[in-house]
Amino acid sequence: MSQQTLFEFADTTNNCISEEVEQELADKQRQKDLELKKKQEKEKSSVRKKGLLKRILEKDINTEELLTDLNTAQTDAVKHKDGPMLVLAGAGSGKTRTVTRRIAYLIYEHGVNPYSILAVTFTNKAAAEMRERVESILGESLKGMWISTFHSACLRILRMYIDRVGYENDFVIYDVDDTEKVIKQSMKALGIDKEKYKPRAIKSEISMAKAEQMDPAYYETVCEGDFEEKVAFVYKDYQKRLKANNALDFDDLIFLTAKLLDEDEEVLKRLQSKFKYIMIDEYQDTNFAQHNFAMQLSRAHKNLFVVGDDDQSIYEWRGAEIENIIEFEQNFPDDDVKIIDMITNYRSSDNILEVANSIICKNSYRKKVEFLQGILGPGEPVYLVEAYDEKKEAEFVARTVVELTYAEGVKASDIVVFYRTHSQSRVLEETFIKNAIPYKVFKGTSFYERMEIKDVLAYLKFVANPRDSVSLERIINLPRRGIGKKAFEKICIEAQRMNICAGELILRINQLPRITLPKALHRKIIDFGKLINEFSKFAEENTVYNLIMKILTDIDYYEYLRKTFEENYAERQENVKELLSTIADFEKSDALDDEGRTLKEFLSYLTLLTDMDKSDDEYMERVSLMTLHSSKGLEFDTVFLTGMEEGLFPTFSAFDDFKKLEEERRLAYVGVTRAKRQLFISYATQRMRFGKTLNLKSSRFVREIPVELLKMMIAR
DNA sequence: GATACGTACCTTTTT
DNA sequence: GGTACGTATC
Repeated sequence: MSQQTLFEFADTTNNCISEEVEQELADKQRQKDLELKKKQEKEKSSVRKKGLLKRILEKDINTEELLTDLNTAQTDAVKHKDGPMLVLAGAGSGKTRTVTRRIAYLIYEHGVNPYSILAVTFTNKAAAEMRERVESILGESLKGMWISTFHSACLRILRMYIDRVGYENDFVIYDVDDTEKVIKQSMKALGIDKEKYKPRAIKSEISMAKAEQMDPAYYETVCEGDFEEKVAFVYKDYQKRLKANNALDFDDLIFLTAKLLDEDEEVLKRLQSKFKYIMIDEYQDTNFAQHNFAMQLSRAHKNLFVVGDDDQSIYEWRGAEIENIIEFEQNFPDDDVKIIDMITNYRSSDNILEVANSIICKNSYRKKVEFLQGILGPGEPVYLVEAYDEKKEAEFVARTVVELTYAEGVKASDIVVFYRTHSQSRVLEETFIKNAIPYKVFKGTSFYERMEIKDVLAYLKFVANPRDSVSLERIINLPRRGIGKKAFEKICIEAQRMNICAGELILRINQLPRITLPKALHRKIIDFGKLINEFSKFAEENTVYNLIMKILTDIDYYEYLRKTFEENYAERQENVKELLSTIADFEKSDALDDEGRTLKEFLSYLTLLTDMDKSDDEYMERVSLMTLHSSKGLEFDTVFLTGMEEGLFPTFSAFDDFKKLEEERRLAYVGVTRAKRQLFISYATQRMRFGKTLNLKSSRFVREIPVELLKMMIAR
């Protein structure tokens, strides 16, 4: 679209287009700024590095400072240098502080090169926090040090070496949505009835197999029963399809890295000699492949420092193995494994801790014998609230929130409401709206799963990787260009006949001989191919940001949104704009090294990002609503633990399974230990579930708490 | 290819 | 009670 037509649009239609123009004009300036900033940063970091080295050599830094305000257990952990160590860090025991100080201590006191340190966490948020805190202690930007999530660490390793396990280095990552589509394709091709076998169940079984590092061939030999047999077929075909699309799923990132370390001695040696000090956070949540990753990398030097809390293991249902932490020392039969118990809790009042301890002591499979010890004194009583039904419960929460925020001056953002399942948020939300209480629901990965975001990303993905047939299918008729489902099928069949992938057929249709497709379709494909080829060419010389701007304009995406979603198109447009600002941030951030800021890297980065990683300011002055699973690692002044009913929490499905029941109990423990000052535990005697009203009694977890620790209330 | 209705389902989800 | 998906119909 030419400049002129753009301006014409701007004059005659709504202001979104003129904003677009403004953005485009501002963009040139932005790019200049970006280049300037890059230059400055490069200069700065070289100066900084000199400073750091010099200071270390001259012992200009007082390492004793790194030990101030630490208790004995924390000091021991911080000072530890070589050999395996397990730090059992109870809830609120100052784990992050200990880990970050230890990294600083390694560098300053022991002269370890930051380049040799690998620190792994599970969430982007935890990784960012750790990096930030280490950098603030050291006053340096530590670009050479790997502080990242399991997935991004593995991503970086695979980008370098994946060709050694038979893949190509420029792979893309498929998210949950994409992989489910591939599973469905696979089932269809194999003639497996998706009514009888749920694609999601198969996906999760494959996920479990990968967590246990079983490849399709091995899985085939150990699968048992009808369902697993079907999974074995799908697994094999699914991997083939991913490979044909030049794509990996989330689990592959870990699975293939572990496999690489197992099978390629040369790569293993190289990585072992790079990562001389390895730290893993939340070790109770590692699965076999992750555990193996850690063990392999540290096998030569044994400098493996793991932190975790078996009492907070809540992801066994996803393949995490609590044994990894409980039986940690058995991995090192010939070594002295040091174990540190951090049981002093700096977060919660004694009343809250007593409740927490009384819950967790009912579990039998535990590493620790001791319980959390507080330092803050008894504090407020813990309330147990009985409500007639879920509505009354929600009203109680709302009323109390209003009281706390108005009368007691508690900030809304310091209040959280926990529940076992997302479905419970509905009543709470309705009640909060009625009472004009600002709130924010935390839900898995909602933002990047929004349709409009996935549309835009699908264009990018296909441009980056023409073999990505999942993305192709999404965009080929978006906006409508007369290539529907049937037409796409024809294309796929034709491509298969010619032994190429659909993307290649589309992009190279002019050079392909003997193609037999209907004339009209042929024409349309040529047009579409031209469009994509133009994008690819553009991508080579422009930033991702500009590429998206071009795509949005060329396909007239905002117009498409307006036509398709009359009521809420503005919101969807907002989402796209938010994506654009994320990209702008990405381009100037140091999330990746300089060379890695390509389209593919950007896509990987986005795929590995979740809603939870978005900036905090969105949650300012709002009450948080989230599942107990999402709560791990967080803390709040006031906690409402709702829906504590037998059958809901613990869920019915855990009743007959000892291990599951203990995991549920740990979940309750995690919830309680999030509270700093005030804790309200509540249950309803009656609750609507699946359209039926159930009569429920309070959760066994509640009844296990000695009555004298609770102040009973009835919510009317 | 869009719409309208019927029916099956219904944990938790760091990436 | 709500939804998400599949099929019947135009």
